[in-house]
Amino acid sequence: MELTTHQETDVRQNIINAAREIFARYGFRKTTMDEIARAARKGKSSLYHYFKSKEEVFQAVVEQEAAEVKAEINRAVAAGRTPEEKFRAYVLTRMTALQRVANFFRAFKDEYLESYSFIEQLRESYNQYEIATITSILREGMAKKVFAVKDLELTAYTIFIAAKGLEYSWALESDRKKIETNIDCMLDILFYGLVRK
Amino acid sequence: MELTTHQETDVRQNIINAAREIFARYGFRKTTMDEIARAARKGKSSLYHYFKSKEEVFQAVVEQEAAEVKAEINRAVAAGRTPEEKFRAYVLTRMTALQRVANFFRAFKDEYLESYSFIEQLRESYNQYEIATITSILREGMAKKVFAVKDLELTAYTIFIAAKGLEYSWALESDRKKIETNIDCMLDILFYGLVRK
DNA sequence: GTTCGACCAAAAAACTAAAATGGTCAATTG
DNA sequence: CAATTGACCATTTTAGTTTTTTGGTCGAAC
Repeated sequence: MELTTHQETDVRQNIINAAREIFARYGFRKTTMDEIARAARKGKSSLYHYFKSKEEVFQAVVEQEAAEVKAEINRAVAAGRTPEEKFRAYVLTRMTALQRVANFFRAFKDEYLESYSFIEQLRESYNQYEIATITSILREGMAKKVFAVKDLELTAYTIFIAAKGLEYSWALESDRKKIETNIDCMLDILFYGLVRK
Repeated sequence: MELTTHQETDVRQNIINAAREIFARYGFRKTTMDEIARAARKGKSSLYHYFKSKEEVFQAVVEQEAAEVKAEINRAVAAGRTPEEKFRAYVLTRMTALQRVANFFRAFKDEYLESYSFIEQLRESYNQYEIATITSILREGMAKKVFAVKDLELTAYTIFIAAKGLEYSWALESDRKKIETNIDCMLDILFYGLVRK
């Protein structure tokens, strides 16, 4: 009854696994379909039975990776009891997970500028997930009368933008202790503001 | 008694003006000393009487531009009456000034990755100025019992990092009204926090 | 003190030929 | 029919070479 056999998903997954390693090491451009095929112990032509193109292989790799990061973040956020805890879990998990992934795919630093349109789309889709996550935390905080937010969408968007800025700056910093201190400082401002009560 | 004559500073300034236009249009790498010289109605060799190297010409251009931006920001901040007003003035002026400069030097988007070490130094020096400005506003807010901040340095640094993130995201957005709305939303969070009082 | 033409080593651009690569397809296998 | 692959091709990338341009120097001239 299923459209894809066990065999087929198996081989597909095998190709994705092989591709992930090679993409991670060499980036998108320098990775060849032949290399992936060899690593997956298949002929190059066989790859085209499972994927339309090189882009599609890459897309599958990234989507799988993104799904794992999302799951990790969702788990951490769900474990938080209060909205404040959820927020802290979100920021911290997001930061470390993204750093881990970025480190794994470090080859992509070199071709950061050669932004392919399909990568841009993947990024945009991930951004939407992030904003949705923040919005959801904020909404719960509102419902529990912990947060007071005027414009939910705008606030979520603003926090998202700021978080992206932090990501860039902390990508270099490897001292985990320092990062946590910074995050706590930021969360303190975020929760309670600068103005004296 | 002066080391440099009026004549000399005149020619120097003339070269800087010519160089600014060309650097702005073509970026650092694609600008040649010969072009600059022609624009300044001088022989190429003459430039080396006033500047040691191409880098030094560029440095002079950037330093002058940075001085103007700093002056503009300082003026706007000084005009603010309360610490809140000063902060708003700082963020808004900084954002628009930097956007204007970035737009003028749009050719540099292409060679953004080819980060020359001397550009990195200029950037670092400007960052120090920014952190100092934020720190000064925060300190005044503390003195006036308007702001309550635990760690001045860390808070200033965190705000600075977040501001950089915003800069990147808003560089594309040209709708001034939208930017102001965003800034006000961010300042609202910054001042009063998310947590209900 | 200024200006600049002649000059040079080094870097960049232009050009070319050879190799590699993404993708197709018909044939083969099980 | 699902899966696999070797032969093949148009296009791109790479490597190697030559030519041009460029940043910078120097000494002469004003």
